[in-house]
Parts: sequence; structure tokens; C-alpha cells
Amino acid sequence: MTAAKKKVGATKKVAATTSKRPQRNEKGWQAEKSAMTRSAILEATIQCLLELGYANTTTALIANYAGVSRGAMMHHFPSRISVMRAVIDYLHMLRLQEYRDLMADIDDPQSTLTDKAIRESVEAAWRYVNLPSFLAYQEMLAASRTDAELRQIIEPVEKDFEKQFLNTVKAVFPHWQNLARLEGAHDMVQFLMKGMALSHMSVRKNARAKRVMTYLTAILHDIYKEANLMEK
Amino acid sequence: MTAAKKKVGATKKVAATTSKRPQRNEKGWQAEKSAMTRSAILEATIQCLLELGYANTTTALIANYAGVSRGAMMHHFPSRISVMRAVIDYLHMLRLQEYRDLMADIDDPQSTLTDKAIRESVEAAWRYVNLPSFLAYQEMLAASRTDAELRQIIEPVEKDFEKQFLNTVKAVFPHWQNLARLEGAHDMVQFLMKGMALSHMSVRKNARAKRVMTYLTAILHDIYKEANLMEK
DNA sequence: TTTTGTAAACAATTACGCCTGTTTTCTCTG
DNA sequence: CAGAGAAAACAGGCGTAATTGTTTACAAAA
Repeated sequence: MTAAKKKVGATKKVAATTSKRPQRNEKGWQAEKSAMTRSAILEATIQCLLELGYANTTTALIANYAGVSRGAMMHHFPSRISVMRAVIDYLHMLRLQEYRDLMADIDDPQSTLTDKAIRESVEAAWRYVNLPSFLAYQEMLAASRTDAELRQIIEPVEKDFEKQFLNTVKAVFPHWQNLARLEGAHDMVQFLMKGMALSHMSVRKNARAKRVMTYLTAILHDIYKEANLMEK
Repeated sequence: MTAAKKKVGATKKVAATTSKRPQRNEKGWQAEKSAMTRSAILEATIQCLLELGYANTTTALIANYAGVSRGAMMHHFPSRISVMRAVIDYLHMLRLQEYRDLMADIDDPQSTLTDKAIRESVEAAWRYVNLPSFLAYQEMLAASRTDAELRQIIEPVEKDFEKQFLNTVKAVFPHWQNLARLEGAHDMVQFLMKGMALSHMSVRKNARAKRVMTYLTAILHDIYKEANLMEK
């Protein structure tokens, strides 16, 4: 379909549990079951983050949501922070994947940048920040401001994410020549989306979002035109 | 609880009873002292919110920061949530006042809207979201998403704040005729500023903020012009 | 039997609200 | 106006409940 599927990232597998030893029988049924339990715990943690917030996401609650005992959970993750670490890594990959998928739907003309492509990328960004994965990650990012241990974990991940995030944008808009202005446009989109997503917007949420996105599309077009002008 | 261990030397005595003690006949000394203690608790709570976040802001920490005993604190605020309620009200007034002060510095031409006024209002908004009061309030707003009791308190305050916030903008830009577009412009500014303020922006924070504000100024100008065009 | 996954009981820590006792300020009567 | 009693402000300890990580016990697959 599109040239956007350039496999921009999928780089560092972020460590995770390297203590697993693939000794002999890799096709073990137990390993699969273990992986399912682990996955259930991660998903349950995300659910807790969404419904209860980071502070109220206790190990007992996670185990309940996942349908496993605390002992089983402790077997997979020896501490609360280790669960969070795993969730951060999991969300790191998931969010990048989801964003790439959203951006992959954009028509990608080979020669120039169309209004349609800009508008669709803005809409993709809006959908992106309304995904559960975004909100769950924000919970941890917000908590990391005043939690040194969590910050130490999430900071390098966040840096890597932003890098790959921008790379994805570059891949989708290969005709955008002026790099500084592309980054500026990217910042505009991301800051606006983040601000909207984290505002509760009690009244006329959709209408206001649409209006803001219209303005955003306009300024993006201007930035692009001005950027290309400077190139010539 | 990821103990954000904060050594608390504290003991910044609020009001030495020996410093300036009114005479017996001067009524209200007790009330004045009480008010000072109350104020110290509120300020200490804000400080805790900034340094430790909402979840880690315990009643004992607040009392330490304020330099009062937990008993004294209990006397003024019978529960943790009641302290938060008072802080919310306090910040409600403080933030409105601070924003008005920031916007009051803007040159206010009586006839039309100048580039300078727009730029200054954007810069004022940026300064505004970098104030401690903004961050402390955001801590509680973020926590309110998953704290029903807190949300019940902060929701009406938030609604009133947005209303008065927009009124302030209207007062500063009386020549902006088209109300819908003024609200749209206001949304643009607020969402962008919020997004920027809540992004950690590890690299080139100031440069990126400046660039975004330049773009924002441009689009605001367009919105204004287009709005006035429609009026004619 | 050995290893791995699961379960549950346990101790240690912490925060919250409550309680009792003490000091300071106000009031009101003699 | 003076002092006793009332009321307010303050100080700090205690029990309960919740959370975390550890340890022991059990079940099933290899």
C-alpha cells in the first residue's frame, strides 16, 4: 500500500528478562503458559492504570484483574516496579506499532504533500492520543516526575520513543525537506494533541477538537510551504 | 509506595508568639494566628504536590513542611481530602489572579489587535503554565481522573475556572468580534501550552518552545484576520 | 525426582483518622 | 479590672487497615 512501512524502528528489544534460559526444549508447553500468564499480568496492569491510576495500581489489584494469585505474579515479577518496567517496555513497542499502523493508512503521494495527507496525519495523531495505550503510558510518565526510580526507567525509553516517533513521521513525509521545520511541525502536532488529550474538555469535546485540528492543519500547510520556499 | 524519601528538617516556625504580639484587648489575635497556620498548611501542601506529587503528599509530610504538629493540622483540616479541598479553592483564586496579572502587562490598543499584543499574550500564557500554581493544580487534576472524591470537588471548580479564564481573554481582546473563533484561538493556546508544560522536553526545551510559539502567533493572527473578514 | 508454575499465609512498614492531654486566647461575671 | 471558666489552638501517641515483599506449601509437567 504505502511506502510508510519502512520498518523505521523495531530496534532495541529493551532487555526485559534475559534471565530466561532457552535450555533445551524451547517448544515447551509450560513456556507458552508462562508467557500467557505474563501477558495477562501486563494487560491487567494497563487496565489498572487506566481505571485506577498509577498510585492505586497495587500488586494485589493487578493479580485480581489478571486472574492469577499474587504468588504467581511474584514469580514472574519480583516487585511492583519490575511489573511497571515490563509494562513500560511493552507499551513502548505497542504505541510505536499503533502509531505506525495509524499513519500507514495515509495516502502517500510520491512527489508532493497534499492537504489530504496533512489532514489525515492530524486525525491519526488525534486517534493515537485517544488510545488506551497512550493514556496508560501517560499515567506512568506523570508519576515519574516525582518518582525517581520510575523516572530512571522511563527516561531512556521516552527518549528512544521520541526519536522513533519522529523517524516515523519523516518516513511518512519524505518530501518534507527542511528538517527543522518538520520537527517544529511535529512538535506542534504532538503538543496540541497531548494538551487536548489531557484536558478533560467537559463541554463540546468533539467540536472543539475538530476546530483545533482545522487550525492545526492550516498552520502545518503554511509551515510546509514556507519550508519548501526556503529550499528554492 | 516508592518512598520518595525526603529529609525534612522543617521547623520553619510559622509565627513566633513572641515576635509581634498584640495586646489582650486587641481582638482577633487568635483568629490571625489561626489564619497564619492555615495558610502555612496550604503552602506546605502545594510544596508537597510540586516535590512529591499528589499520591505521596501525606498528612504527616504536610505537617512537617508547614512546621506544625499533626494534631494542629487535624484541628484545621479533619481529613486529607479537606486539605486538598482548601488547596483547590486557594489555587483557583491564585491562578486566576496570576493569569490576570500576566495579561495586564499587555499593551491594549483600543481599536485593533496588534501583532505585539498577540505575541505578548502567547508569552504570558507560556509563563502562566510554568508557574508553580499551575503544576500543583495539574497534579490534583490528574489525580482526579481516578479519584472520585477529588473529582467531585475539582470538577465544578475547573468549570468555573475555564469560564473566568475565557472571560479574562475576552476582556484583554475586546476587539475580537467573532466569539467562536476567539474560543477556538483560546483553545489553541491553552492546549498547546498545556501540552508543552506537561511534556518533559528533555532536549532544547526553550528553543522548541519559542519555535512553537512563533507558529502559534502566526495562526492566531490568521484566525483573527479571517474572523474580522467574516464580520464585514 | 526435579523443575516450574501457582497458591496462600506471614511479617514489616506506612498512612490515616482518632483520641487524650496541654497551652494559649477569649469572655464574662463579681 | 481581675481572674476563673470556657473555648480554641496545639502536641503527640495509638490502633486499624492496606500494601509490599518473603517464605512456605502444593500441583503438575519434564
